[in-house]
Amino acid sequence: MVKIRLPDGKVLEFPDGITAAEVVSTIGPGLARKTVAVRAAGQVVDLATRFSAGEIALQALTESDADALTVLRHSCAHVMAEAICALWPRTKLVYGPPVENGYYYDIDLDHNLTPEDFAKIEAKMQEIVKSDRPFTRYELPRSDALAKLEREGNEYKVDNAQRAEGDTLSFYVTGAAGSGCWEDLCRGPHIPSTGRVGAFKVMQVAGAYHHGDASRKMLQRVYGTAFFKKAELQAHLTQLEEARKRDHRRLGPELGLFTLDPLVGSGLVLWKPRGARERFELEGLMREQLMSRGYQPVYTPHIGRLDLYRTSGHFPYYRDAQFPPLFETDTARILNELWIAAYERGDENPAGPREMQLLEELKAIDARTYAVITTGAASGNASSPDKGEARRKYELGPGCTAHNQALIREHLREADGFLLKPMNCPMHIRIYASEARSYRDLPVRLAEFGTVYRYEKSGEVSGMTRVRGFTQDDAHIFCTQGQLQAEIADCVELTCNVLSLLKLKDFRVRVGLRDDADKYVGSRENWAAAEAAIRRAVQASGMPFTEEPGEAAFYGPKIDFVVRDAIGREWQLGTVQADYNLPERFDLSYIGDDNRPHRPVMVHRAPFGSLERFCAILIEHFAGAFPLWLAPVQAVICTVSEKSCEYAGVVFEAFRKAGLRVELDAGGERIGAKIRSATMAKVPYIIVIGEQEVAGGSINVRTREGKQLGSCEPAQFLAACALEIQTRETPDPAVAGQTTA
RNA sequence: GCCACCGUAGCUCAAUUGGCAGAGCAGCGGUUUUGUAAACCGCAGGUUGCGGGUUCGAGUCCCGCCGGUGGCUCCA
Repeated sequence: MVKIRLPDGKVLEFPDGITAAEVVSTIGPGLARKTVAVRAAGQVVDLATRFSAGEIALQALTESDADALTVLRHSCAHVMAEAICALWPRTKLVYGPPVENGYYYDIDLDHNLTPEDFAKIEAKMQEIVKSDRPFTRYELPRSDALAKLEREGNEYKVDNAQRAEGDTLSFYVTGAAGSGCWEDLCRGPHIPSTGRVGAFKVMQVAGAYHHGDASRKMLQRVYGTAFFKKAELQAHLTQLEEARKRDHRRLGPELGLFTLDPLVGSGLVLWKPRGARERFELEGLMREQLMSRGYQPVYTPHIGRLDLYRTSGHFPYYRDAQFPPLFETDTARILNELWIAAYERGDENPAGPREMQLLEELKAIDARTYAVITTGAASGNASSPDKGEARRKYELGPGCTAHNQALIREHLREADGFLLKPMNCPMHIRIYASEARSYRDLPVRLAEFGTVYRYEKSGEVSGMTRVRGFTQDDAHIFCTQGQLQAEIADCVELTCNVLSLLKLKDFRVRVGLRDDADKYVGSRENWAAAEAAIRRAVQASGMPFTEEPGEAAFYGPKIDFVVRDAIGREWQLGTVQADYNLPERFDLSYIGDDNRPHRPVMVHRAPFGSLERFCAILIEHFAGAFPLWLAPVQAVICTVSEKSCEYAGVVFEAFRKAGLRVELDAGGERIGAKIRSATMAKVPYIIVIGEQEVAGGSINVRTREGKQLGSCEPAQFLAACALEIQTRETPDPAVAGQTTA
């Protein structure tokens, strides 16, 4: 006997070996028709699953269930894989899971699939769906399954099987068992038959490394999506189309906000006047917040000595992601290369050919420095005589990394290279270090809209969300251990404040912690303290968050605010990071109330993150229709005919003097055309001035949403705008979007 | 950086098998003096991303670069 407990609490009894499908039919034929899988004892399983003995909680998953859609998509991945295998029999299948908006299947195939192939694949898939073949599961003992896969000669499936857990492995035949139909190693579950796939589409193909490992073979990842109903697919495609219209890369240039110019360089943003205005207003908002929270503005240069970033650790750690350093002399260039080579060889190894080659180069261009470095002869500069016992020469044996690096840095004091600044923190740290600090001065909060440059990989650069030069709304807080948590909490609050002011609600909070990778610097104790402070601060905020090991910065844990763009990609915006390590690396201190030096702790934080990225997200968030206070152009005055031009000019001047960002359209177009172009430019207020307004000394106001607010006196309008701007009134774009649609 | 795809006027897109580079919008000039999402007429706009090659002939085929897009990898 099997007892089946239904969601409503009812318990039904069945003989052993009853299938889920039979149970569901007992409940009702209508339900049976709509059910594609069941959740039994918390696990989603096939309708063909048999139950025996005990009591099982069972829930039918119908087409409206999110989990059912996932099952469908997984099944559709099989249908697509079969279609591809039928068309290109050389195809080796790798891995085909459902994902958020559909599914993909990784394949290894020498023919590159192109969008033209998609139609062929879809036609074949349609045949498979039409034939309405059942998904039939069978299981083999692990060793038999492995032997079968080895025989079939697909090394990827063998690899999958080896990684799978359990004593038995399951296969799914798209057809009856033993029918010779297409089959795949698969954990399941699946829908009952291919005919249940109501609508599908092959979306795109992209490269993907096997196991995500860049050193392994690049596979083809074919993306598709599937739904139970055609209308749902159509709605999904329409939504994608709408999202593409909101894409900042399309709207930004269209609305004249920014431009990306290959002549200037990939990933380098040119902010045009309208985009710059948006940024200017955001910076204003942030400045107000910072001033009221005790931050002090600072300014630092865009370039700094390489040694600054050797000290911070950014230069060695992120070397590949930085613009190459600039050198005044070849000696400095070669010494820097030697420093890198010493760093890379590590303590275990003796000097390699790279170091020998660099020493030879040094010898050729600067015999004096070469001699000093290789023989340890007096260099004439600061090497202190009391340490003179140790030989001050470049060591070729193992175990000398620190010694060699220190030696080279000493020589680089004469003429070091410069690095385009990849981070603001080292500069802010040197401002902190420029004077003696008392515990009474702490926290010291140094803020700057600091532009940084990072050499992002060519395939990574994208619009304004991933660029090679960007401005952080950066600040660094230097505080005592005891102040740390409150400072982090204030940063979290500040970030939430600005996000909520902008009605940016759709974000998630990620707490990035360290894992066991060796990229992290500093002691375990300090990491534990920093992680505890971060965790407590975010818990205190009451926001939901996820903890993600491996997501920390190399110097400390962090809280990231992550949003999605119009096409569903996630981007980190705001960030708050606790850091015990840079103060140590730069030997920072303050004098405590015990009159002894203490080490401060740092908080790195940027509520917007990058202004480029933040503005990109805002463009998409508002679909280019910015609230009045952010709008590059707040009002356009449109004349009905030449007869009203003079008066319109007077109103225009008055508005401009009042500080409104206003434009005058007194051209020869008709009023309808002027309204259309102002509407498409997403200008919040459109002012119509014709002979009536001239006669009445009034204006007529219309919104970009098409609402006619009627006529009023110019002063009335100005006062209303002033209030709306001053309070930074920000309508929820989700609601605004509905009225414009 | 890797894999794939794409690149025609400022924008959106045409151009049969390799056979005279074209349209709409935007721009400019004129006519119209207009009342809430597109008046009319005209003009101009191009080394088809760049550089090679094949061919009698290349926007179209081949090679190399540059740029963009979608993923992968990375993201202080």
